[in-house]
Amino acid sequence: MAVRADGEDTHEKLLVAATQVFGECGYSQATVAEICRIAGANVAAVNYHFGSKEQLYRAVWRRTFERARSGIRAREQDLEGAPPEHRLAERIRGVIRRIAGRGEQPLFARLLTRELIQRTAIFEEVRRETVQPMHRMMSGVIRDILGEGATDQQVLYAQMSVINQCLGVGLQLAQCRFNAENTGGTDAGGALDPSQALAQHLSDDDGVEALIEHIVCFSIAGLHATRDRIAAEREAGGAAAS
Amino acid sequence: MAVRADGEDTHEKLLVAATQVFGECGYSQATVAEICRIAGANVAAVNYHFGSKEQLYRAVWRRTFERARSGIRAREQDLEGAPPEHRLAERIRGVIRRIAGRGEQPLFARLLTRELIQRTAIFEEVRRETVQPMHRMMSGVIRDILGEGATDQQVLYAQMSVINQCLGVGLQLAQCRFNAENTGGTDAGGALDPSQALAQHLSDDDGVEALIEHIVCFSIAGLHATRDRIAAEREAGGAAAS
DNA sequence: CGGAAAATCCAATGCGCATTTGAAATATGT
DNA sequence: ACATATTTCAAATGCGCATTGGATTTTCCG
Repeated sequence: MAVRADGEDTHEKLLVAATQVFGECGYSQATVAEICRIAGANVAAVNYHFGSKEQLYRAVWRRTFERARSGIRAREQDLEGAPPEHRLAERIRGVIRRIAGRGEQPLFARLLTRELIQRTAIFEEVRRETVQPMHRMMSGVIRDILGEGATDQQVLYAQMSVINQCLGVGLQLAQCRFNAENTGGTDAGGALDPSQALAQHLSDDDGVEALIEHIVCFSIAGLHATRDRIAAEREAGGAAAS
Repeated sequence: MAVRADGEDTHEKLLVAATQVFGECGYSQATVAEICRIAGANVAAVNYHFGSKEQLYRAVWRRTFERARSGIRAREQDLEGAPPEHRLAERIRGVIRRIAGRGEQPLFARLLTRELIQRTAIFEEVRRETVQPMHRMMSGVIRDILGEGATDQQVLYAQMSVINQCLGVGLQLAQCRFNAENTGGTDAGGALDPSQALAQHLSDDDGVEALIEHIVCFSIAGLHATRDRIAAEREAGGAAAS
């Protein structure tokens, strides 16, 4: 008896607020007080609902990632038999649109990049069930483009080239939006700041779409060049061996 | 009278230790106590020599950056009249070798990337005198490759594609080395971890050189494709306008 | 209604860490 | 050797923040 429904409300509100604050400040700099303030809850709420700040972080990871992945899976099935270049392009578009979108979604990229810089012990536990499946999906597409002859090393390097472009963009985008919110428009002396210029270009959807097409074009050309280089090396190596 | 020389020693030792710790942990998570421990100095040393943790951070930035830039300038002059692809390739090689090197140098990349994720107020002050000149140098080369017709936006996007690859690699490299030091070799369950695989490939200089050549090839192909796309668009746009 | 479980709240508690203080030690010029 | 400026040191101060305890309110069900 007495299963109250209002607890679920603040449970959810805390998760939303925590996703925002963890994404903006990182795990260690995020404060429980700030999260609770945004969620409109008492400071003790986090420990009541999740046990600790650490377990709240775990919950945020699982929730945010689950949302990101379900969107990807849906797109994935539409492109079953398409050429790998198409599938990669579609995936890049999806990733960046999600990163560039408003709301909670872009925070996933920040969360992830923070962990790439400095992993928390917590992340190690959730990595296997969250990031790894995405990583393997991407590896498959890259390998299809590079061809059967590519070594694991070559696939990995190529994958990094693509992913780092996407994550880097996500970072800079989040950064310049954060600046835009916290500085009242006319930011003196920032005219030459690349991130200021970037903010201008990415403030509207056209800029984002232009960026997406740039990255798609750049990446596919890079992958094709890599594929050709591998083939050339292989041929030279085979000729030398025979 | 009484200008003691031993103060300079610990001053320098503190800077070295601080570069390491700030690079590994970030500004806010780095502790003064840890820096002093590594420097073999008393906890009060930081405040005595630099006034505060914040000012120590400033000093670290200036020192680290100055070292990085002097190396770049030297290379730059050797390539005065070379084609921009050569100059870019040389610069990428320099950046990644520096990032992949041992010692203090790779920490610059981590310091920088941390600031890209979340700028400290301190960084805004040193940005102008440190990062901006490097950024403009790179812009020039990219513009030379893309051709006169490229807009500022297109140059900026292309530059991000190249830089993000380099910085991303630096992060992952630093990360997996950090892991290698803190885990005693046999890391159970890490066989499928991409960063573990990466660590293996990058543990020797051959792996690093292979990575460098990959990024050079990938980037230049990407830039050429971008250049061609710009030309095609321009032609289509010009034809439609005339 | 009434009572019990669930959830919220406020006021501690305790810890980690930057910074300060004032005393002790050490180098340097005369 | 001495006096003085400089540097080191150990202990203390103070602050921010996660976590807890216990009182209080709110919701739900018989």
